[in-house]
Amino acid sequence: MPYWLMKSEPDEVSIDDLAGMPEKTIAWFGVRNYQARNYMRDSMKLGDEVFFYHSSCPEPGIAGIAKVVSDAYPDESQFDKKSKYFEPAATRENPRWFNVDVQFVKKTRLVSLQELRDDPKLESLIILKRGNRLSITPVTPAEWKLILKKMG
DNA sequence: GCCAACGTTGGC
DNA sequence: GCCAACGTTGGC
Repeated sequence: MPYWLMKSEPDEVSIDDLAGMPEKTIAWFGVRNYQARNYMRDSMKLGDEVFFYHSSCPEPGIAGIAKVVSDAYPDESQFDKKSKYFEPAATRENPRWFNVDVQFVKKTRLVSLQELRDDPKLESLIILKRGNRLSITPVTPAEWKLILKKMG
C-alpha cells in the first residue's frame, strides 16, 4: 500500500506548519486508534506518499502531499505524564503506540471534502464512507492518480 | 454547539 | 463474552 491519507487538524499541525518544521519533518505522534497504529507500524514503508488532509476546520479537504520518511517507532508522547497522549499502560519495554515521521513534499490547492464527494469515481475513498473516523487510511493507486489530477 | 457514528471501557 | 455507558471524531 504505497499511498495514504492522513488527517490533521490545522489548528494543531497544518500543511504550512509542516513546511515550516526543521527538515520539514514531524513525528506523527498522538495516534490512539489501533487500526491507524497498525497501518503505521505494519504497512507503511519508507517513501510511501501521503495526502495531507485538514479536518475539523472551516474548509476540510486535502491540502498537500507528504511522504513517509521513517519506519514506525514508539510514540514518545505515551511516556510523558504531562502529555494528553500519556498512556499509563505503556512501558519502554512494551510500548503500545507507534508513529512514523512524515516529511513535507508540497502544498497543493485545497481539494475540498465536497469536491471529493462530488466525484462518483471516488466513491471508494475510505474517508468518504459513512461514519468513518479513521485518521490514517490507505488510498488506492487509482484514487491517488485521480486526486493528483484534480490538484492540477 | 449539535449530534451521528464509532471505539473503548468495565461490570457482570 | 456481552453490552451499556461513556468518550471521541468530525462535518455541519
